[in-house]
Amino acid sequence: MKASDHVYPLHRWGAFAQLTADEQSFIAELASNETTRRAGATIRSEEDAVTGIYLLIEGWVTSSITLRSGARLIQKVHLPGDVLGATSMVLSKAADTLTAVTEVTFAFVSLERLRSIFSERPRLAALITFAAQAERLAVVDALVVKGRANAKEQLAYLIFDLHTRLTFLGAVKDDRFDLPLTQELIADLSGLTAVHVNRTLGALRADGLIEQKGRELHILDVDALRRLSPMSPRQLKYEATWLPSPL
Amino acid sequence: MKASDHVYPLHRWGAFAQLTADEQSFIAELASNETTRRAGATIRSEEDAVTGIYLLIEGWVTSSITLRSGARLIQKVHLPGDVLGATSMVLSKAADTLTAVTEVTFAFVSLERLRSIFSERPRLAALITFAAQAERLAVVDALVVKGRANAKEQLAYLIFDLHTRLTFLGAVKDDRFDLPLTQELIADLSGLTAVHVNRTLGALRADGLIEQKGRELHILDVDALRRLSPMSPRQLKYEATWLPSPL
DNA sequence: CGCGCGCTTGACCAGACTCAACTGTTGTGG
DNA sequence: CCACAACAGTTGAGTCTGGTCAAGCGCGCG
Repeated sequence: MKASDHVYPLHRWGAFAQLTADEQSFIAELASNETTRRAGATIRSEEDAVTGIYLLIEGWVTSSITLRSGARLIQKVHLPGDVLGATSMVLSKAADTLTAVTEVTFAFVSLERLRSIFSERPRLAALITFAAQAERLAVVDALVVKGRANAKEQLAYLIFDLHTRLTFLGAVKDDRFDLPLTQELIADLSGLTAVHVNRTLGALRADGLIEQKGRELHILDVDALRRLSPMSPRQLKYEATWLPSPL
Repeated sequence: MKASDHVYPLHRWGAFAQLTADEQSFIAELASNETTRRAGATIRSEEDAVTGIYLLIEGWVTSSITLRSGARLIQKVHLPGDVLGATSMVLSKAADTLTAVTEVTFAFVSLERLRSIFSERPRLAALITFAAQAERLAVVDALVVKGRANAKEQLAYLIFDLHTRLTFLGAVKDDRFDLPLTQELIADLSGLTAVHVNRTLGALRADGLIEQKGRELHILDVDALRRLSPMSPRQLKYEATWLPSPL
């Protein structure tokens, strides 16, 4: 498959406002500087110098953080359309390690380039801030779930979240989607152990909520999963009227 | 004490760049619209319509989220200088409940006012985005600690974090500071139960790491606490050279 | 003075972790 | 094309951290 077969999805930018044709082509141009990496590759490590951010065009990427003890937690799995590495823009050394789960295609945007957006395109700058807040909210929700829900509820939430996000990308058919995460990755993502993830997924299967065939995950009872999940994904506000007007 | 005795601390805005005198007075003007609430008061509830954000001038405020089950988690305790309720700007109904822990003074900033900042003051807009990323990073760190550290390590991290943030405000003397949080609030903040917080704080006391007299917390062995804490607070990058230049 | 809230403690329970062994699948080099 | 290594998933037994329930204590405040 040629790189040009991938298109950077704009749904994360367009969630809050209708993008003008000019804005769309501006962002498309930002994402034109494509790079491809194979599954398992490290895109950027913790402690690496921060020189810019990344736009994920195709594939799944984990953003993980390692504690002094060596324990690791995956802060989030990124899907196409996501902005990667943005939190580290306030640091001189990156906070998180970006690792390709599948083969991935992404574009690099330098900090200088970002600067020009703030000076020249206030509306896009506001959208970037919005996206940052939306991401922050997602982390807060994950924290609340981690702090106050049991393993089964946590995994229900995780599956429900992926289902929602993948639906935006058109990657869900009949409540089935490809799940390229191993149980070990799911463990690092949920803060559980791989063994317990295995048992808990088994319990969800036994309850008739999900079914797995190879890498495909099939949600058999979306409503029951939603009821089990301790919270629902947020409904982002569409078309914030107070945004700066397009140039 | 008159409201005018309080000054909105600028350290959160000035963390990334030297503020010009003009910018300082602009922000001071933003914070001029003061309101005071007594301890225990709710400043804004989850589900309330979002009309703006808040600048915390004096006192401690919790930002909590309630799950469908009724369980509650405090996402963060805000200290003077913090921007409150910013995540909710991407929603039509607030995500979190803001509750005064002590008597508090804060200023309200409408969304319209925020809009004008993006159009007219790109440098401040960039600083707002930076602050949002710094906050996001703090939540990510909390998530990693919650996911991969035990109760003692979590509380060590929490105490260490408060120590660091209060030091910026000049509220720490000889590693002693006023801690207006009850053990129940600490439980909601750490995702533990109040009983277990009680025992774990007791263990930290028994280990000679901390000492408590009434509401005053005294860190006896800062180094040992730092070693116990699974990660250190982030060193934010000072003076990002790529910021838009002042107007 | 007494009420209420926050702190403390004990006994017991359970959800999640650890360690370890085994199975099944994939992919790879001889 | 087979043998085998490497990895992902599964299962069992035992342990332990943290939760639950319940009772008592102490202090500040009205």
